[in-house]
Amino acid sequence: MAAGAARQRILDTAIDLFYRQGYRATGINLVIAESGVAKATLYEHFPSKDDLLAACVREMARREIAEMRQAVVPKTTARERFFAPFGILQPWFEASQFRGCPFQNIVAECPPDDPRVREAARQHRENFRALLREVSFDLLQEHPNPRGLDPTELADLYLVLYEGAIAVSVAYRDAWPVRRAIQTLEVILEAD
Amino acid sequence: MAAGAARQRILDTAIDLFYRQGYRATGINLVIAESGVAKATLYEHFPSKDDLLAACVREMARREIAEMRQAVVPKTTARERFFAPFGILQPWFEASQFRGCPFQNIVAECPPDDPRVREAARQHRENFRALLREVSFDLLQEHPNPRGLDPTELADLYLVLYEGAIAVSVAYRDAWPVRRAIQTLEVILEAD
DNA sequence: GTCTATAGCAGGATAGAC
DNA sequence: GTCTATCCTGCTATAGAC
Repeated sequence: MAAGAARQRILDTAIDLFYRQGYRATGINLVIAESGVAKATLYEHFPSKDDLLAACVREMARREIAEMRQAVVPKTTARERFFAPFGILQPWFEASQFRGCPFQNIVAECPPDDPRVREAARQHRENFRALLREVSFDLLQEHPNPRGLDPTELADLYLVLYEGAIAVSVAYRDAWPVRRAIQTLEVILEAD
Repeated sequence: MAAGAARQRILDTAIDLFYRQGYRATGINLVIAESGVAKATLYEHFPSKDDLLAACVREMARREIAEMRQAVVPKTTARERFFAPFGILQPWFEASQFRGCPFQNIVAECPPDDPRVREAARQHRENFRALLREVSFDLLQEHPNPRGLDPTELADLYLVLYEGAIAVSVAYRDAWPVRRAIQTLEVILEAD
């Protein structure tokens, strides 16, 4: 096996299992079995299960912000870029069977809280918020809105609607909250 | 101890511990120690830890919808009733140290999912949605809004904003998302 | 690096004395 | 009903042979 490949396989497997089954419900032995590495190899890369979790959360954050930017950048108009983040929700819901936001789930399960997990989750949400500020700024510059909503306010409202859409979609196992969130943003933005 | 008192003590303790520490992270022995009952007594009332969890979720749903109605009913104007549900968030955040929605947290932790837990959570959310429809209906009757938003749409949007406000407040350990959600509803409702 | 064995511990659940 | 002792299982983590 190539150098570093074992580490990647472990991370991929753990991210998948921790998300689908939960962190505490997933035994380290299952991670070992599914990733096909030896127990000693895993403990060489990650001295403890908590260390593995921390590495997983960081890797998840790295991937998700990359995916988000990839969805936004190619779009041509400011309006398309603005609504692009919603585009990744539908396919993700279907693929994940509505398991919800991985970061929220992980944080919910770690109350004495390894600070590394909380910090990675916080960092990721800040990155997302920054991206929302960018698309909000661009959109408001092109189409100034009569209510005088500034980009920061719009981005924060966006974030609330986005996270709410995820949470309620999980509860109902249906994507109608996403459509409702998008519709709300449209109403807020429409000139009056 | 009075009949049924032991059961209540166990439920109170378990609800508290499961919420603060998580379900899997909380040992049954801790529930026993904290509630001050004997192990046999607990297993008499709740044959397994999963049974105890199911009972907890049902009890939590019962209490929360009661609290919600209690916040809504005394208000005099339709507008006050409409915004009343947000009133319980701030004190709750402070008391719970932003641990988030109990139902979401529990569901996130139970992936093979005891159907009882999912069902109780679903039921509770339906009850909340029904309450939101009531206050939305009343408000729109008093102040018809020019966009022709119907009560069901308004209630669904409300739900998305409400859950989003909780989720983001947890992430930031601050209640600004609640204010943002309220402000959004005000904008949506304002005549134009 | 892999495989196997095992230490060490905690949790869920049961049984028996009172 | 309470209290204590205990079984069993599964987990994290380590050690040793190869």
